[in-house]
Amino acid sequence: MSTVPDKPTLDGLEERWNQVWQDDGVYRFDRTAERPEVYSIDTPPPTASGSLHVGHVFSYTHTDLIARFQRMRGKTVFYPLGWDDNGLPTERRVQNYYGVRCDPSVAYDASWQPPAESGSLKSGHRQVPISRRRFVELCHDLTAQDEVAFEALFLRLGLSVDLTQSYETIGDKARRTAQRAFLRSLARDEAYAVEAPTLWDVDFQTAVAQAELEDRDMPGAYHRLTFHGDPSGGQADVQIETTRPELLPACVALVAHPDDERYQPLFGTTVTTPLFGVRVPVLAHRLAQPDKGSGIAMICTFGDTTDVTWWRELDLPVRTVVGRDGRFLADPPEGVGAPYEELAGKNVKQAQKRVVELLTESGELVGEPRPIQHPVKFYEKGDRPLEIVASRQWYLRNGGRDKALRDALVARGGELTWHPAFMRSRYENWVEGLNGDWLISRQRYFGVAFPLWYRLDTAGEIVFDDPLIPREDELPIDPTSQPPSGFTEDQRGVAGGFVADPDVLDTWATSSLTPQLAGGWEDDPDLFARVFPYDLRPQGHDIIRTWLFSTVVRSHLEHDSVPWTNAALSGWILDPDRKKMSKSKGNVVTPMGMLEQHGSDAVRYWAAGGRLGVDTAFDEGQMKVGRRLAVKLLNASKFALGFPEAPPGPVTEAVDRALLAGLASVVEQATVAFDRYDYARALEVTEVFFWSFCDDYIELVKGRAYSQGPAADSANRALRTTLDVLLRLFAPVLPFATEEVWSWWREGSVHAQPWPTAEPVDGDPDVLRATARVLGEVRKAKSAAKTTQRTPVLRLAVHGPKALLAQAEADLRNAGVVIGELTLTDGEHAVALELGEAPPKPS
RNA sequence: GGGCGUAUAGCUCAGUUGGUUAGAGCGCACGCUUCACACGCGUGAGGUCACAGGUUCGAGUCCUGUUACGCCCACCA
Repeated sequence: MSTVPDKPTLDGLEERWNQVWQDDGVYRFDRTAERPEVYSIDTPPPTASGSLHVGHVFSYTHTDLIARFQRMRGKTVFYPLGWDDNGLPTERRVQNYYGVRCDPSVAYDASWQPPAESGSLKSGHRQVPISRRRFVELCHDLTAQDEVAFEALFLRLGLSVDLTQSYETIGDKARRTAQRAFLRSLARDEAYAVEAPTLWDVDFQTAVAQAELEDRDMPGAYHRLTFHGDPSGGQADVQIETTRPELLPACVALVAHPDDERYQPLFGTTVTTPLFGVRVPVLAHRLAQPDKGSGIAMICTFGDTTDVTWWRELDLPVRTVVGRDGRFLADPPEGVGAPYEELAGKNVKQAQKRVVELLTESGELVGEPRPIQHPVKFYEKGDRPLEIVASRQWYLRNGGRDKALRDALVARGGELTWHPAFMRSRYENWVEGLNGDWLISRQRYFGVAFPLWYRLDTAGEIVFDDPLIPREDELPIDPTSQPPSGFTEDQRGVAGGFVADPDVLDTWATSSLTPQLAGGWEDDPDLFARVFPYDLRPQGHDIIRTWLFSTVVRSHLEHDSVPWTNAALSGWILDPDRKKMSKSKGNVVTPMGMLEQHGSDAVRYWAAGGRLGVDTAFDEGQMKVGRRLAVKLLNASKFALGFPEAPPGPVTEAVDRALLAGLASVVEQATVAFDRYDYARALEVTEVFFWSFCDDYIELVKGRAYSQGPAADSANRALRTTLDVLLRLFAPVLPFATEEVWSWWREGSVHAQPWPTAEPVDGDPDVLRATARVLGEVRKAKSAAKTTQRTPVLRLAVHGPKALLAQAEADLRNAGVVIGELTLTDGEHAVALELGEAPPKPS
């Protein structure tokens, strides 16, 4: 316990109290607690891609508000901090930061060091090829740096995380967990591999999943092309429209709607493609839209996902022209004509340009291309449109091909309590719209490897049907550097030997296991039993389809359970133009700078005003208000504690009891709101009460509090009781200011105190309300007379609730500086007064 | 095209199950060095609750429709 400072300040509170909290382990999880006493949080591991933005501060504060409330409610809070250091963002950041790229053909060189000037590479600078192993090491190095910065920010913000429960998504533990979960799904036939057309990013050169797609509106053009009818049969030419004329050599058929009378005569016949002279069938399919283009489309392998559907359902051959690097293959598909060689090696854009030139020369392009804007599928992190290439990939069943499973997963969503409730429909929307299983393999380097090898037959061909699978106790394994049991390393890649599965798991295939990772699934069953299923998953609503859904999938498959009982979805930060705050703008205001400028409590106050699910404006004004509140709390506390503590005894005065009755009501409302995860409402009712406490109650009782005797003691007790409760009510939002004040007069940490309870008080809040109203009228009169509030009132006549006001007469007289007659009369609220001379200004 | 959400003061937002004259903060205006606080205090001005119907004694609140904005989803030739 220390004393009340003469000049309280917020400066330096963050560092001081963080140190104490860490030293004392205030937020340490008590792992002797049984499940019912635990409140466990499946925290979002931030992507350690180096960029922190105000959105992190916003949503992580929301989680912390809930964590602190639950802790004060008596729960042992399991609040780990995770790091998502897995995946493409890390790879890309390493490439840009160090100016390198991973080239698996390069030999490992442990002594290779990145250029000294790293981090400031000009665009166009050539990236140095380095070995996969060195590349992965750099990924670890850089994420370690980033994690230091994140941790510093989160502590500064006042998150009550338990740093002893940290986890990551790429270390041995994470790899073991992810590989184990995969192998179990494999054993249950939930995971399977298949060769199929797959959405493919040509820059990252990896397959991507449905959940990672986004549409972007892109310029394009309809090209009208002439397909030639069979001259021997006397058929006319057919015109189709396409936005991708470069895929003409990949054309395998034309398709029109079965009811389309214009094309019915052609069904079953063949036509010849322009330029390349390939005979393709004309077929009917219900997905062809008569009102689109000319009503008849060309099917290519593969221009879009509709092509894939047609190709599959109409049982068509494959003519592949676009390679995995996004360039046209060197050799044309069988039967494709000579002009193809002009396309070989070109990228899609270049090929399109050339094909259009050739079509123009041959006269097979009808009219000018018609420019349009149309949606094009992109990988959400990608820069060029996705292509579709056939490849062998691993999938995890997620209901995309199985109605029963899909229904079961929708039902899991119904088991969750969503905050806000309407977010549930986004989940259902997504699950019900799935059109395929979850593609979990990625052709990348930095990630969790598939724990599999394949045999090579005597001819050296890979036998995919019967993968070599490690035992769980061997995990984690790196199949690219470890041989399967029963083999030796020198059998790698030789006939009769083995090869590793070269792929890594989708980053979501690891992130979807955060409950298992943080809770020590299988590694620490005792811990897992105390935290799983979790109480809360906080996250952004933009990743319902990815993180939230995939976590539900894994938990359903592995544990036959929901992973948590509550899902809290934070909104986004909007810049003042009401747009989602852009990265560039977000980086202008750095989170740390923001915390330093306004103070952590102030920033938390702003965040606490943003209700769950509601997009919220970035508003420095609110931070200033928050800072004002924190400062006010320090000063009001200094006042309340400025008198020697009265001996224990009753609160006798009506105004004081009115205050305590109002306080009890506030406690009840705040508790109800917090229990509903409505921290903003809890803050609001507390704040309104606090300002009235300062502006009305303190002003009213000030004179009495300075005096001596039973009435003074009553005020003293009321002040201290109210302060004690207010500090606890504010503690989740303003952890630093409340802890500071708590330390002036109480033992221990305010954050380890029980949440206040609304004990019944024999008092009438209307006494305070009515009195404050009269006091306001007096102030108004003085303000209108443009005189100081110290100006005495010679006579004051009050109409109002006399019985109530009479109980506060002395305080009213004192606070209003009424030196003459004071009369109270029942009736409509009205005040008449006569002002005296303004006192001389103090020198 | 389908789903979800939002629309209240210049700005940011409250408004619980329909109930007097719609609230707060910021900003603005006018004052006040009042002994907790100038990182302060007081007072005030400011609203056709997006629009049009409907239910009701009574609608910001419920119903229907419309508009605008945002987000999610959709087979994108």
